[in-house]
Amino acid sequence: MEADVRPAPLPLSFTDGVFPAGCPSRILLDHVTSKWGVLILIALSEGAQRWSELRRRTEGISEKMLAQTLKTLERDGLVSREAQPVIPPRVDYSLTGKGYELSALLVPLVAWAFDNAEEIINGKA
Amino acid sequence: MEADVRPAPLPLSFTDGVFPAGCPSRILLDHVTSKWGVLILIALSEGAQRWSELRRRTEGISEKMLAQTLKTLERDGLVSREAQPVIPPRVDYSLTGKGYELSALLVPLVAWAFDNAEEIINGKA
DNA sequence: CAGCATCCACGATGATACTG
DNA sequence: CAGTATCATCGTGGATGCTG
Repeated sequence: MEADVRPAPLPLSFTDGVFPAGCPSRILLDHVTSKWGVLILIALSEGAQRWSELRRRTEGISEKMLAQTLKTLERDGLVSREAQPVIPPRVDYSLTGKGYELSALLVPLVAWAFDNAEEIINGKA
Repeated sequence: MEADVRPAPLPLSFTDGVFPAGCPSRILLDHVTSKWGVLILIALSEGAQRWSELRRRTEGISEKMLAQTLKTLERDGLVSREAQPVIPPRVDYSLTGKGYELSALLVPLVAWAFDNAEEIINGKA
């Protein structure tokens, strides 16, 4: 009874191996699709946010993981960090141009997951 | 010198926490964005394939991970498994309707990663 | 060919405490 | 507030060997 529609193959030209193991794409993909990476990128797609704001919104993340994930994304040039030399400290994070491009692709995916999760993970009602 | 363009916020309505921890979306997202999940889904987006074919194309995957990932995706109703009672055994995997929907969103993301990986991960030439 | 069962290692992640 | 340092652990994932 499973739906099994399989329209025309998608246009893809890089899928032959699916990628070479250890190629840059794999690394980038791992950063981006990491457990917390997706969530942070999505959160930031709504605009710049402070550390504490991100921590609160990304429910369940530890400080360590937040710091680590942000650093990775920053090194990848997807997120930009802006620290203000005030006391108490204030640091804002935002998407770079690249990060924004990426989030534009990530958002529909996450939205789909959000819409279908209930049915898929729980009852198939 | 980093590009720092930040156009209008993307339309998103579910991002307030970013999701509740432990909600179905998180689980589904973890399955889909898992290290091998993405790659398998992408590989299958080009059409049904046999176990051995998937194993070969998804370079670097172990049998254990292939089996495990396929099972998860099958339980989630994204991949369908068709075993033929012949000797030697032949099993084909393909995307379900849901799986195809998903892969349609995944492909642009992966393509983007593929196109930008070199620059992002390696030299920023 | 297409798996499953086991054992094992290490890295990812969490909890806690401390600091500029 | 925005982190960093340290430690304990938990699970992911690899290697191997066996089977229908």
